[in-house]
Amino acid sequence: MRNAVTLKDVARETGVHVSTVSRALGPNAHNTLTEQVITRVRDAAARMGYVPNRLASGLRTNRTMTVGMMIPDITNPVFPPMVRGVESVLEPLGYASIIVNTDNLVEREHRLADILRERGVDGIIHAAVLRHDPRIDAIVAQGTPVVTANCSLASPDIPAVVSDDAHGIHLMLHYMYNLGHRAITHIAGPEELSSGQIRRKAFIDAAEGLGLHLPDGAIARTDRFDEAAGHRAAQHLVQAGPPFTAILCASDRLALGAIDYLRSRGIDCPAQVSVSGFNDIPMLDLIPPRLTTVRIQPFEVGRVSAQLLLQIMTDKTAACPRETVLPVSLVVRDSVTVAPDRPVSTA
Amino acid sequence: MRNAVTLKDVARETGVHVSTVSRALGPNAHNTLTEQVITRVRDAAARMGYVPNRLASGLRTNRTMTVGMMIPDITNPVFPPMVRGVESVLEPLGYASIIVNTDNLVEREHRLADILRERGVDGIIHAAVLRHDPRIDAIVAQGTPVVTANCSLASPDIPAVVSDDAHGIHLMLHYMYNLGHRAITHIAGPEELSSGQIRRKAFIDAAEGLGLHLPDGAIARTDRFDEAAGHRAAQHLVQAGPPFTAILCASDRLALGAIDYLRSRGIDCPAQVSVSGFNDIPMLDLIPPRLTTVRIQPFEVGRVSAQLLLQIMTDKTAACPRETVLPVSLVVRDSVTVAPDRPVSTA
DNA sequence: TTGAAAGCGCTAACAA
DNA sequence: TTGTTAGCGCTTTCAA
Repeated sequence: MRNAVTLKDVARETGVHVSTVSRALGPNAHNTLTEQVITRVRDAAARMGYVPNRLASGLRTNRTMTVGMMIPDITNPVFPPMVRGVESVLEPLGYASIIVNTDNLVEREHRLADILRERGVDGIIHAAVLRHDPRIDAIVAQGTPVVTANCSLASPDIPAVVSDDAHGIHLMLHYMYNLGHRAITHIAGPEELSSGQIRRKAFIDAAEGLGLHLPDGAIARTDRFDEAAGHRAAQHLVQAGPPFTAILCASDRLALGAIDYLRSRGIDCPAQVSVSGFNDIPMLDLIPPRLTTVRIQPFEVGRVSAQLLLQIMTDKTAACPRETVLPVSLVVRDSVTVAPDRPVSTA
Repeated sequence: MRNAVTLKDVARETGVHVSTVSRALGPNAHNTLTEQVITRVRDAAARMGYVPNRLASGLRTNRTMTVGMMIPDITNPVFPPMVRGVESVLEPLGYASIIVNTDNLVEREHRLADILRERGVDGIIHAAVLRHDPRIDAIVAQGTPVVTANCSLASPDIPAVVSDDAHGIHLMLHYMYNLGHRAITHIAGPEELSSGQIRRKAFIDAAEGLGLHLPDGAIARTDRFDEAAGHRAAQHLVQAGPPFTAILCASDRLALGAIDYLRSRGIDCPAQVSVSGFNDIPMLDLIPPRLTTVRIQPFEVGRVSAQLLLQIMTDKTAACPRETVLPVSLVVRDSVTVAPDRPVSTA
């Protein structure tokens, strides 16, 4: 922005007033200006390489044409497609996105929320919410539209776009059940993330619906959605849990970690224990045993979130669905198969 | 930014002038203000939830504390770590990053460059350059610092942070040679990307250095760095190329695609043909045959680029290395093995 | 040590 | 249909 061309420069060049230039360059120039002036100004602007200064216009109008996106970690393969989904609707309209990674750390989240506030973002797509988050409530109260993507807040009034986690778990558990599994365990994600909590509850509900008994220790909780946590949880299940023939995992990476642990113990998946994932991250079909999982649509989650946000940003009074649920589907591959005769147990 | 607290509000609350508040909140308040005033103002600001308006300060100072990052596609697993590397140095200093995906499309790149310019970013980290790009030269000429990451421009004067591609290719070719391979082919990346071009040239140089003859058709070019392109290129090599015992690929995804084609033709990797990758993207060690590849350090590339950019942004006169080359290393896994007796050939 | 005042580039009443 | 004017929130020179 050193020696940028400003409205004033274009005005001087064309011999009209700055405000006339401003109008001529605006979208509804034709309501108020001569065709002749419009073309003259626009030509000059183009020729001179004029680029509007959004800082200045934003300061004046309170619209920065910039949105914030808070995600846990762009390194997690679920999020890049979401980012592109958001971009697919916002970018053609001239919006830019500031992306921040919270690492699911509250302090970081607060700092980053301020970074976004300082820049006066027109709205925030929040894919990293902890279930309870007063800071976000404050931002909303302050007037900035927020949509949560891939997760939802405990507090209502904030639109959420989520995948049908409960249905995904339901599908998977029934699939396992129909293959003869009766002793099914669960590796759950972090409880402070809505996906972790919802998937765990859905597992319990679906098990109940099938009349399946869940003994103590059938559910192993984790503090992260990654391979290491899956590894530890599987170890815990094998060493301290009930006998089982299948593990339904709350995410693909948990499943990968679990399978890795089982292999290290000489337990074969799927011959001895079936293991399922959730999300269907890329390349999964290349890794043996090819993971049977639940496919979510991260790009769609991003796209729909952005559309919703756009709607609220454009017309704050617009009614907006509290929760938009996107469908999921069962992806049958190799890691879940018919139940073996004897479960794996501690003994 | 609806009802945000401003300097004026804090001034009214504390009974001092706005400029005093501005000074009290600034970094070198102690040079000029009473300790008493400083604490009184800072307390009030904190209590009232004051957040500085960067639009206003940026308009005034020409510093937005925001940088732009142009990458081809965040969905490509090489880039998320790079983004985090950049973030690791810039975010603690209060910078935000606007990330845009060019998809290697010139028109998109121009549009997105404007999106960044409009927002007055203090600098740009460009990881998506085509070799020749007048638009970028224009941005640099205009006074915005630019650093290219993971790629370099044909035009000089713009600092580049790159991996030691040539050495990586060299390492891999020698490794293959030492395993007895003499008929080695290459699947090259897009020529308009520096990594594609450099790796291809390095292959030719290294082959020459070993006294290896490269017959016509030993190098298959692609237009993208993805599996589909690798698949097609391998097909071309098998159907129209010279006999060979190994394929050195310019990227992991090209290699994955190539192996997939070979498998479809009943050609086993590595028993019949050795195949190598480049980059060492995540999860590669889980996919059989585990790819022997060259590891680059995307996080480091991002980190160093950001440090360089910071340096130029802070002091434009600072001398800055034209090219920073980061080391690579050979990752030996299973996809490259001793050369078989007879090469794969068209017949 | 603090206050006053100007101005960054833009938009939007209001006037003409 | 075009020009004038004020002001968004902040920094910074100048004056006191």
